Amino acid sequence: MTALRIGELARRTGTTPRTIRYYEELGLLGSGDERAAGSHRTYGEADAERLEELMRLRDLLGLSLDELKEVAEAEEHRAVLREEWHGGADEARRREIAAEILVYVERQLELAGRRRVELDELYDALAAKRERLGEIIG
Amino acid sequence: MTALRIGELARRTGTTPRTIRYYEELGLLGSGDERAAGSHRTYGEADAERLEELMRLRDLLGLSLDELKEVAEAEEHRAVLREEWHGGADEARRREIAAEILVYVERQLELAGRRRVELDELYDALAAKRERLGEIIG
DNA sequence: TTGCTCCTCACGTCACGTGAGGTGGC
DNA sequence: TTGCTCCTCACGTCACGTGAGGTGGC
Repeated sequence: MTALRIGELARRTGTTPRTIRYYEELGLLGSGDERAAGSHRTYGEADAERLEELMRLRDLLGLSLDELKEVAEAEEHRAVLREEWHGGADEARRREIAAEILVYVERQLELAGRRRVELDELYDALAAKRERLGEIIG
Repeated sequence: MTALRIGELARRTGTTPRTIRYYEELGLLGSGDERAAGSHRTYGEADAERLEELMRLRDLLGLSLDELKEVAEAEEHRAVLREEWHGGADEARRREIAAEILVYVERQLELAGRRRVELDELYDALAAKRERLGEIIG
């Protein structure tokens, strides 16, 4: 079992322990395992992936932590779905929850699409600028 | 002449008067024209473009306002260059300043390149997710 | 036992948001 | 003259940074 401590998790995901504790405080991460007051936090691979996903949405799409909270809650909703799934949820219920998550995915896709266009334009503008500066320098 | 007031500039660039005043306070924008204490700020097309550029670098590349300050100072350096240029700067001087700006442009290009890759990956992952959800819904 | 990393307050900082109270131009 | 937008403090907020002082596991 790969039990990570907070410093190791921070190093792997390129953030800080402070940020991880703050995200826990906001209910975005961990805290699932009850923990004796004052004892060390531990994390698994799933936590690392979740944290990276949160940071991607934060940095690349510019989502606030409040918006990430909504997304996280939808994801938890999906985790509940998985339980129901294996427990034998009916078709109607599956579609219901899938439709709910689809709303967030489409919202994020639109944001990502717009950002991608803007970033491509910026990249091209910078490349052209480099070209011109290169010609001056010779 | 198109003299914009702060509210109009904010509306056009998709930000707020508060942000524009803050950027001026940090020396990122305007304040070039001296202004009687308490009188209205005015802006031109050039200011609008500069503000949009600053916001692009902030949002798309994730630069801090301190980093934007450095970039802005390099740009001002280039503005000085333009004066010298028309005033007949010599080749060596032109190359010198161009080389200085090139450093920032290359740094930004590398950042933009990395971000573009990450954003493409995120976009593809979201698109695949939408696909799967669509199949469940039918 | 000695470091190292961890813990919990709690104040500081960056990038603004948001009134409070007042003045200026179509 | 009446609105509307502007002005300057100045305190509030979001997302953490940064010590202060203390405890816990290889």
